[in-house]
Amino acid sequence: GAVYDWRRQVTSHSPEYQRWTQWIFLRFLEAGLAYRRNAPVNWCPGCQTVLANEQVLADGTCERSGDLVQKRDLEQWFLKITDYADQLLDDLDGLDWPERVKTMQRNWIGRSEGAEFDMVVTDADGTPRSDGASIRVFTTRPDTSFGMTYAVMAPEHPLVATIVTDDRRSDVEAFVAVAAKQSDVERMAADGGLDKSGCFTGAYVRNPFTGSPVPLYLADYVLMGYGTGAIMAVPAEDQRDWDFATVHGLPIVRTIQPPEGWEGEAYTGDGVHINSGFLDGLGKAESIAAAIAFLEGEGIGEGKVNYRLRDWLVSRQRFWGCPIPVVYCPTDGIVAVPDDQLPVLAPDDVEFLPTGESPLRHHDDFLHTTCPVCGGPATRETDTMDTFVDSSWYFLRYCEPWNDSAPVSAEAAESWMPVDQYIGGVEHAILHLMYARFFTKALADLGVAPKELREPFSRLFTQGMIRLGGDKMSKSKGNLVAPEAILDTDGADALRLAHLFVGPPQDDVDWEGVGIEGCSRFLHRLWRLSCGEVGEGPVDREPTEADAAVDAATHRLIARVTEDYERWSYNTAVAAFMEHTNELYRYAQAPERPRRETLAESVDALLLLAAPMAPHVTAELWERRHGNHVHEQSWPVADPAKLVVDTVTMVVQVNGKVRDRIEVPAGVDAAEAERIALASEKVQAHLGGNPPRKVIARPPQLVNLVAG
RNA sequence: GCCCGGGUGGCGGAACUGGUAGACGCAGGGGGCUUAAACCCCCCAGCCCCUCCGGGGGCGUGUGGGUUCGACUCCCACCCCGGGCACCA
Repeated sequence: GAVYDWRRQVTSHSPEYQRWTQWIFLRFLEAGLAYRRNAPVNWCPGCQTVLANEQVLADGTCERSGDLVQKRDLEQWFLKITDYADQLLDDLDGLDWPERVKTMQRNWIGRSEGAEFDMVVTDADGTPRSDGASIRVFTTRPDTSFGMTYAVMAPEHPLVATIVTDDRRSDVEAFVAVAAKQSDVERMAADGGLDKSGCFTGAYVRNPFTGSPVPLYLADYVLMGYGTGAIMAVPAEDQRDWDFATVHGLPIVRTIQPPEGWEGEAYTGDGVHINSGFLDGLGKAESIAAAIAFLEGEGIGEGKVNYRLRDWLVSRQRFWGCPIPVVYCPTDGIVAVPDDQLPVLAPDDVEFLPTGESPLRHHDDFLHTTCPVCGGPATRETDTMDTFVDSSWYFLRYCEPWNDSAPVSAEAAESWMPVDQYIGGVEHAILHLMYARFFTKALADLGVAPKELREPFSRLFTQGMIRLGGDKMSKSKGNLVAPEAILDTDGADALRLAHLFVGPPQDDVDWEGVGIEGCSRFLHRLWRLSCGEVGEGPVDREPTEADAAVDAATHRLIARVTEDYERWSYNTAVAAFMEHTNELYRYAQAPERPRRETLAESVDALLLLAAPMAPHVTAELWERRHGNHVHEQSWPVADPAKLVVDTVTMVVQVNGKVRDRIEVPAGVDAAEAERIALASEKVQAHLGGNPPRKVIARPPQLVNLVAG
């Protein structure tokens, strides 16, 4: 019952689509947004391929296979998403997206402002090394530099071998070897605790603020992948440094006066600087600015912004996926496949055995080619692209899938984009939704998409997942319930209604909670009602009070369901259908029989309102009743006059407890409401015959009497 | 540890702005229809207690406090569940 415009069907593995995915890759390559580099990458032993950071879960496992991800040094292709870190962060503010998703993206991008500067490597008495070695550090707190009592490098830091002193070399090498063997997960298992392992290098660095040397350590709490892979350590104002200093017996010097009564260890808050030379007396913000100005003045550093976000590793050692359209030539190096030779298609006679290398590497006809530049023998790139590349621009292709001279024309993209309402699961919060935003911005800047198109999806709704036995139901997990059997027994409409009725669409639900029976019964009742199979049949007459009541209920239904649709509250809309159907059943079966016109109008309203949710049944019933198509009718509109009620059930409370319910005219005033409330015997019994001390009247719904 | 969600009957959930807690449905109980069963139709139903069988009373939205005439809803503290981030300098 879903409706699609099949002219706009897009198939991401088709030659047509791959042509444009590769074309975009080449534009990225030209613009420096795609590059190849050797780097430690995530390797999934189960999938036998590398993964992007975004595809590794918090526990270090693969989001697809669940295997523990390993680190490998490999030459791979990356997309330079970090060029867009600031835009990706700032433009979140203008999006009508769930805060949760925006927060996740902000955390993932992880922007932090600070400073980077060089420190000269020295010996213990502060004499610089003859090779002039220095190390660069990043800090968000340059204002605390006077409190630096030591410095730390990551064990993988490239300068470790050159700065280590001879007497420390064997210890350092042993420490580095242990760190190298540990996976990231093992390395983090210490969980920020006190057992901070480290190793002195024998070298010192000169603190440019004090001019004094401080010892240089290796420690695995400093990561090569963030900042410069080296830090200045200020134990007094950083808890990790505090822990390390405590374990290794290093001095701690406070440079910010903690507040009165401070009993904690490292103090990271704001305060007056002490022991800090030219920063003494200043607060945090002004000290940071002054410290950066000092570094710039000395010519040894500057203000710097760092991100947690890494470039997107897009190479995959898989057969499926779009081939990366480059050729390696012994003379010309990395050469782009010319546009007019796209798409580069994978052959289909390939051995799929997972060897850890792309299957395409073992296909000689594919592998061996000629260089587009010199015409000499060359080999093709055999890795393919992450399938998330395909999904990063498909929405642009929807705008104009028949375009054969570009992925999309600016005109078509201008006309359709951005997507007004996007719907997907939260599991894409920092995968697809981040990649698609990056692609949109990059393609706009490259002139492929309109320049003004900064964001692909204006509004986002994150629907919940269907779980089965605790796990999310998904294609890759294979724990699916096939709908065919339900289509045979209950029908597509009952299945659709059951999904809508089970709860709010943003919530996860367990499949066990999806009850088809109630929805199936409801549709059968709607059927019998619409076909006149309930009661003795209608009669013609002037409207009675009972008829008018049903008429009013019909209009209340229209108003209520219309509002429910607008606020995405489909479960309550279905409940309203059921409630109204139950009421019409009683009406149709009453001894005085229903009024023909009243019943017909009410059933019609029900069919029109339910049509989007139960398209097949309502279409059939509507055609039987009217001979035309329910989906071509206009939406019913509630008559405001019929929404006005004459009487209301007024609740009377004594001391906040409900003691009586009385029918009162809707327009009753406070004085009259109070009089009616006090006239109630039940209320009088609870007041014990005494007058109330206080009366709160909220006519017409409620009167609360406070006993004396 | 930090940041988001969430916790309501046996179950899924409703209560939209502080004003009748538990709509609607499932499962359950009673009655009708039927030779019988299923289907279908009607009714009951938060928990506990009392009842002269008309009804009456108390308790109740994770826990403990608070604000208010009145709290599922607002505030404070805590517990539990789910998710995200996490030695990011």
